[in-house]
Amino acid sequence: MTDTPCRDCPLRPLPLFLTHTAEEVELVQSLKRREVRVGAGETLIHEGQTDAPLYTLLSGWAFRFKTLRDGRRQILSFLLAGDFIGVQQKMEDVAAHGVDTLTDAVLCVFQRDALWELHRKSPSMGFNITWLTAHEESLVDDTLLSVGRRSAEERIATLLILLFKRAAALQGDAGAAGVPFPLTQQHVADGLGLSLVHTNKTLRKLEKRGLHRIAEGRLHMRDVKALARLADLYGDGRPPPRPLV
Amino acid sequence: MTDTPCRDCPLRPLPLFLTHTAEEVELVQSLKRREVRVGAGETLIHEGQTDAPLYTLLSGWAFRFKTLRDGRRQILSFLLAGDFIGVQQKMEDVAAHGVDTLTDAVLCVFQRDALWELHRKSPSMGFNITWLTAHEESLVDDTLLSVGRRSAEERIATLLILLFKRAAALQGDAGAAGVPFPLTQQHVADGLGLSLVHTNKTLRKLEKRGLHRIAEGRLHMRDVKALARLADLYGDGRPPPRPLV
DNA sequence: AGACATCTATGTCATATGACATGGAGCCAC
DNA sequence: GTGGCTCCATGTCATATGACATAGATGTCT
Repeated sequence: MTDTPCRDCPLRPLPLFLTHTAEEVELVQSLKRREVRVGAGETLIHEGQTDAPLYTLLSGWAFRFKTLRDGRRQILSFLLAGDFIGVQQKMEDVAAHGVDTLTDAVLCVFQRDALWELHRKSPSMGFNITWLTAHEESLVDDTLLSVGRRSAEERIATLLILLFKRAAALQGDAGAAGVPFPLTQQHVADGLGLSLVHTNKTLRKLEKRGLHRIAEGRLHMRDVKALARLADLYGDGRPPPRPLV
Repeated sequence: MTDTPCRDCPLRPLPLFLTHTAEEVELVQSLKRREVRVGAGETLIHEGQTDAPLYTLLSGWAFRFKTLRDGRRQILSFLLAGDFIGVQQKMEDVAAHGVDTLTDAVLCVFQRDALWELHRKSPSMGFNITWLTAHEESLVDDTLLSVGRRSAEERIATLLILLFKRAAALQGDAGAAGVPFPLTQQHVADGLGLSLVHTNKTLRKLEKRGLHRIAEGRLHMRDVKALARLADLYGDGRPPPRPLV
């Protein structure tokens, strides 16, 4: 099977993504080396790896994480289709965090100097990279607020809402029929700074109260109002239109 | 008193900062509107403010934060001289977090479209913006690991080491005579997701064990080895040379 | 069909951390 | 120099969350 050209990338038509000029798309195309498919639960970038490549996640889910020597793990953010992977690694050149897949995934691999070439050849694409990096940081900011200051119930409500909105935006609908939810409870725990057991109990409590339902790898919202009240989120939580590189 | 020209910026000679070409410095100069001085404990950017300006912190300390409606506050990161402020705000245009000063501070104010102009007129400066944004995110990643997975003692050890290294790098020495430490215990608590009281008790415990000392607004390291063991940090924690815009 | 993983679920008990109360030191305003 | 701040300190008690143990459900490999 041959790689799909950027111009025909299935993500571009989604309302979630801004449209780019033909020149911009061609530039991205010229820096793309190949596509790779990886299975679920694989490590894409090892913590401490040097000179990791630059990716765009074409389909599937992944997450960034850090671990302490004794094995405690913190998930920093979840990655969905359209997310750009590896900017941080390019900066300090020892990778400060790892990246694992949650599902089977397809990724575009870029050549090593793509980050610089994007800036050099197209200021607008350079700006887009900055945009994506800043946006990614704001996701981490949100999580830090959760982990630092929200109760377990509130953290879980927040995570469910935010992931739900991101996944729904990629489907291009409101998620009435639910969205994929490939996280295990261990991932939820590691993303929210909770123990596995407490995560389980809290999830069950919310589910019993009829706020949501997770079954067969899908997440359904049952009472968004109640979840949003717990989460105390600003705005509608819907992800803003974003560039796609 | 008149503003200092960028070329004579007192920060540039420090080994912490990379040197830039004369053209790059001139470009920054051309986008700079003025300098402002603000007192300690002032709000620079309000949470939810629209169209906040872009700053570089010339001297003094500040911090970025988010709050929940009931007043719980999480400090996202601390800002020191040379830090660039406001990239995130420029992206989603409602500011997702506030910025307060910890000390009297001096800031360069840039014109509203400076972010774009930097990218447009100089790919290398555009790249530098991306670098700074990615670096800032990696600081938040570190904090998230702390807050999510480290004990109170470990969190405090980590914070002390990292702030110490940053402050020492700005002095251009190893901090043998200590570094300024303008945080109150409330700031430490809000930065680490702890309560004020528990922060106090943990700080006292570490200080009594002879690991550090905070007095008269200065932080002294007494036993870096022991602190580093608690923190379980990778690398030497010394901040990498960075661009200055 | 059994052995073995992984994930979810739930009960009991332990503890790190939070909540509340109080006091003292320093500083500033009149 | 008295009142009123803010910040630091410390004791007592409460509780959200963690640790440990166990079991069922499901999938996979042989």
